[in-house]
Amino acid sequence: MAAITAVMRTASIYLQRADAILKPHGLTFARFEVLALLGFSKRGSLPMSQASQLLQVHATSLTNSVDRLEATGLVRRIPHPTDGRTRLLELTTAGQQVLPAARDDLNEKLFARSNLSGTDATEIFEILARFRKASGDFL
Amino acid sequence: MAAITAVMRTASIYLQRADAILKPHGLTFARFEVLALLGFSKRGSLPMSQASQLLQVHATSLTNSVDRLEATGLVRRIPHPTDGRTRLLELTTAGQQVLPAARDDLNEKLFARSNLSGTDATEIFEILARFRKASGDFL
DNA sequence: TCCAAACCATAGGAAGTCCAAGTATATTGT
DNA sequence: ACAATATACTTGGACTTCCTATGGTTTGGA
Repeated sequence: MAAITAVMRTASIYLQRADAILKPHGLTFARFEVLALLGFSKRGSLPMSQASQLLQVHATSLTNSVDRLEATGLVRRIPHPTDGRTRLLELTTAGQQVLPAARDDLNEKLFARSNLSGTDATEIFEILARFRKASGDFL
Repeated sequence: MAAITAVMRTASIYLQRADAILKPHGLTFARFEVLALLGFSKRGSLPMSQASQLLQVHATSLTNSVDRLEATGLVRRIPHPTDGRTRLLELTTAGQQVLPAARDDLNEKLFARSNLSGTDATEIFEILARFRKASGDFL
């Protein structure tokens, strides 16, 4: 019980910090995650459905984030060549510029100063990985 | 980095489960926390300001939760006897009935089946307690 | 004393999450 | 071939969180 509370508090602290760091880049953590995912994908484009699965977020939440990313010109929705239902997400050139800057900033200010020792971090990761696996949250 | 992501995912899984469990009781996790806090306080009433500090949540978020709790008749706002600025929160009799039922249900369905072994839970709690202390999140 | 600074709570607005429904497109079975 | 089913995404609504700003109350210093 105390452990669950601690996890929730910690998550909210990290989220607030991440949002504060990303604000000057015109991003929130949720939108950063979308950008980062697109940056990872080798083809450079992903269907909404796949992106929402990988981010472990509801399709509607992703629609929301993408609406805002599209409004600020960082990503683009393009039609799928063969399936009329799906849209592909793609970074714009603006998005390609913003992403590395935001990522570096986040790495430097959040991850490097996370107040977690290396062993603590691996410890936590392993325990929570077990938990998530047992909960069906595929990694 | 992976550790931070794991913490966030885990928190969101727990939050969803807690909300699902509390739904039949007409509660969300945020509102349950308010009720639980009032149940703990020995005098049975707390100023908004103090409650928001203890819950580590913004005053405006608490106002929101309390609005809904008051609308469903589980808590009451009463004036402070000597300080005209502050309002005291108090459980209604309905609130006093709902709280133990919700708490038992949550204990049984969430905490007991948390997919965390006892040692894992204490391990996590201790690591995160160190982190929160270092981050100024007083326990 | 009394005016300014501090404090308490609330209102309004932006963002995120989810769920339940709806629309459009594919796929499948008869 | 055509109706039934399934999939992909969006819309609308409920809820939480935060921030900024505002209206009342204390309280403390000139």
